[in-house]
Amino acid sequence: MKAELIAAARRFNRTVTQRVGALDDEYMARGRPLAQARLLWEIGPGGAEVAVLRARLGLDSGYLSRLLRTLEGDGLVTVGPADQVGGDARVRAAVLTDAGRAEWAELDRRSDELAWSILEPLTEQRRERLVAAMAEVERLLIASMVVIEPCPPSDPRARACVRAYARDIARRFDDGFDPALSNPVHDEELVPPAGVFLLATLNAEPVGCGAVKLHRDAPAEIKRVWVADSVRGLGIGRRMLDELERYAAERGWAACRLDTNGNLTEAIAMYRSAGYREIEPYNTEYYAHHWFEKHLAP
Amino acid sequence: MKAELIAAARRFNRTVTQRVGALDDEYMARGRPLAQARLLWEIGPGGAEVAVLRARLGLDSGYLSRLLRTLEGDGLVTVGPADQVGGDARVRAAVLTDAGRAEWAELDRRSDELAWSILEPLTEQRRERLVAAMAEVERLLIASMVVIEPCPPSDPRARACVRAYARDIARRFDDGFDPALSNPVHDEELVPPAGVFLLATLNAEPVGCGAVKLHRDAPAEIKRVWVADSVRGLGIGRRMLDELERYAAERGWAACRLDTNGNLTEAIAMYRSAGYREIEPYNTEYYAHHWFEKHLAP
DNA sequence: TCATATGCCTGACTAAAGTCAGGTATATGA
DNA sequence: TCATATACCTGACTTTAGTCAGGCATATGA
Repeated sequence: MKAELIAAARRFNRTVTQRVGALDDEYMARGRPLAQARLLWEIGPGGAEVAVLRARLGLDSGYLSRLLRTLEGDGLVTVGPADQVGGDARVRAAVLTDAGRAEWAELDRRSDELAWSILEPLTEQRRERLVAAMAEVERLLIASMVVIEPCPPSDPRARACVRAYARDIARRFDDGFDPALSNPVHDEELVPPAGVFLLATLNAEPVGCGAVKLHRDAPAEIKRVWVADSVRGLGIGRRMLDELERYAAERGWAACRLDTNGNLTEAIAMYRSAGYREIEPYNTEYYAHHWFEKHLAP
Repeated sequence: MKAELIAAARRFNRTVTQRVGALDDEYMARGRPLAQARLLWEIGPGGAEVAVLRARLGLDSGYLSRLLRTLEGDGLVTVGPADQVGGDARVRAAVLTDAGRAEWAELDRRSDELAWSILEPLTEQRRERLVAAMAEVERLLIASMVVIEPCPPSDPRARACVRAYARDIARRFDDGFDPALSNPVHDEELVPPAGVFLLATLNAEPVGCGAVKLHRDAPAEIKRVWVADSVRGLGIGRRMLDELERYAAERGWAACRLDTNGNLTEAIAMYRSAGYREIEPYNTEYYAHHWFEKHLAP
């Protein structure tokens, strides 16, 4: 069974990434070296900071610099100080010139053309089936590309997730969310050995989080499970929950508990389907309506 | 609508070919230059003729030769005369040494590993959805990669298709197929301006054919529509039919006719759905049970 | 049997991709 | 304010990829 799944995924990889990928590169290149074309594309009509380009394209700093000089030499790009809010004068940004914008538009047009050349030979029915299957593959691949790892709660990406989490629940709770009324969670409680904060990332971008407090002489407590809208419905929340439970179980805890607000119906459904059973309140959390517990397999 | 389809295909291309493709290459390379790794892989445990490798990998003859020398130098491959039936002493074949076979097995193992690393993070349900969607995408992409082009009927690829066609119908007809009993079709009739032979190819491999005779003062006549098993169910037969009709219509013919055997039920269904109507016999073909005609839009 | 084509090879070359060691200007924390 | 880090840059380099012309041995059709 597993072997069959693997074989199918390999066939897919071979057909799609090799053949379609090669086509893609050829269309993009337009006589120009591929690296230059990709860079031009990535800068885009809105421009981009050099560091961002480096990260997105995974290039060596020197190499990228040289590529930018070449595009500048061809009059397609200008590189200047990035006018960002903070105002770090070391940071520089690349911006397309008029000629560069024209070139970018041409790449965009050709990308459309390539996509259409794939769909065009098919009947309308098959086109729609293909696009639907492509969307499914894409979503599920994205799901599988999400990485869940421990992260200090003080990390800016962790902070961003917790802020997004607070915003989300403020929107969903009947009476908003005032952190002062809620039981506080301190960073130290989410740092080993007291507990852990897990961050879910997609291509290094934070897209979810979750934490567990390992209370002495009490069940572990799950906190702050949150998943970004962009990756909802892909099972990331469930994976996060599993990872948190695993963390607690591996360290000897026999049960996990959590509290939740009655408005978070999908979350409650997820907890139930993950094996959580409703219990009597074990704390006095102002915003909680339900308390759950799950016994962990040893 | 079209724009939406294109946008979806582009998102797919970006996510899949770029990210998964890059992963794929990295896994395959193993410190070795990618071209060498790919070549080693393509030679495979059974060995391969040099010309076949050149065609499959799309490499320059000199470049391939050099790559083979490098692999030979590393003790992974030996290149010698190909022991083929015909015995063309110019043809040479590459064979893996024991070390090469070990390396190949390692690549195979890593390919499995990579495929599994994509599936592993998902729940079993999502894994199966992903694999199903991958298979659908793959099949439909293959369908869209099939190219239909005119080809002289004397071309070896055309001959191979016609032979496969004869084998197929011999298997399906109640009383086999004896070409001597069937109305003959001569090459000259399938060469412009008397008619045309169209060949369907997938990555330069022949996978289907079809022909049309442009009779003077009579409807055009469709002959030898055949599609290889490997690409059946992808609408290639229907596309072939469309192309043949278009060829006739563009040259002024107002109708197409064809005859067919009663056992070829899918073909008959296709003709009907393509707008063909059954007519009285217009010839004395020994193997024909049904005769069809379609009026072409001008 | 001889001109021509084919399959594979080598040598000589170029372009593209990528790496590494500094260097300069700016930011940042003690 | 000073050591250290960061963002980007330049110069010098290597490796990989790919092309082209020509050569040798073998096949093939007239």
